[in-house]
Amino acid sequence: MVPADEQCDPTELLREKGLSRTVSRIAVLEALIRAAAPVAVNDLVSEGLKMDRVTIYRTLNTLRKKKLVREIPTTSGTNYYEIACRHNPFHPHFYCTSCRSMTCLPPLSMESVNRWITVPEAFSFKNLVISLTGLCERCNGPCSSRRKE
Amino acid sequence: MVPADEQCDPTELLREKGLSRTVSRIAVLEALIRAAAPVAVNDLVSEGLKMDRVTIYRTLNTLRKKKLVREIPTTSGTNYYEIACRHNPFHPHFYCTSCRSMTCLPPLSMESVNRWITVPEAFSFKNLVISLTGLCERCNGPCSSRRKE
DNA sequence: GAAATATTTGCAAACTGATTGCATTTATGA
DNA sequence: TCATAAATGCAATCAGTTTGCAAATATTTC
Repeated sequence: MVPADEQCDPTELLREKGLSRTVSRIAVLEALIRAAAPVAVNDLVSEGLKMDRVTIYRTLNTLRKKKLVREIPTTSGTNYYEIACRHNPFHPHFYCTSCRSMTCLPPLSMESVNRWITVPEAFSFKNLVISLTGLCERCNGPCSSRRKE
Repeated sequence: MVPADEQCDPTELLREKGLSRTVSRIAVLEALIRAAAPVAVNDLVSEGLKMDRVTIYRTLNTLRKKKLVREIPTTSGTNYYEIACRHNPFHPHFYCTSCRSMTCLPPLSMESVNRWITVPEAFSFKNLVISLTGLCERCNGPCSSRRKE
């Protein structure tokens, strides 16, 4: 997701947000920076993060509250997470309902978004999610045995 | 959601899609047409739908596959459903993370959406979801004891 | 109209993702 | 160094959703 030559530094990100630099937080941030697209907690575990799942959930929640990660819901019930540093601007995602992978789509400027979407005055806006679903390149191909509708 | 004077007719909708007109399907469609915003399965149950939860899930799934209902995910893990007849065009939603209610935002023309969001050629696009989260009017008010961050 | 077949439903159980309680460890501060 | 707070792991729990299967209902065929 974030090009190697302009990565956000986990230590620096945590410092900016006033969070202590624990092993777990740094590990999670590094994994997200490394990832090419949003990942689920299961992905982080199978990718080799040695900490407990619960710690991953708790870590992601604190990072989310501090706006260091974005949380993307899916109809499958699994949430996906991606790094939200300034080198990874807001963008829509494509969720493949067959292989359950997420793909990042080209970024969208917030000005253009605001031009189309209006939040009522009295509401307090926190986050925006734009998700497309369907079949990804692989699963849509002729040689694929699709798993889900 | 759908103004009373231009409602879609459940029986007609089912016929158009080649689905048999079972009691459950009609009841679910009627409930969704009646609803002012997307509802969760729990809402349908407590609203008085007498059928089993499982039947509601199964019914919603067949309706979704036939594009008669839209499924909207939330980070809480609960999916919400709304009627997708032509009198209820596509629109973003606001999800209140405190009271967990959904509000419909003004509709968005698909042309304007397509102008901003591009799906890669090889992908097969099925659905679009645009969700905003935060606190709704009530929960954002000064007299509210907020429940969630 | 009756028998054969397919579809739909309800109930119980299972499954999955996520959260909570609590004791233990680790960090932070006086 | 002691006291306090924060973070972690483990077990248990919870919530939403799905699955298996038998009973009920609808549909088709003769």
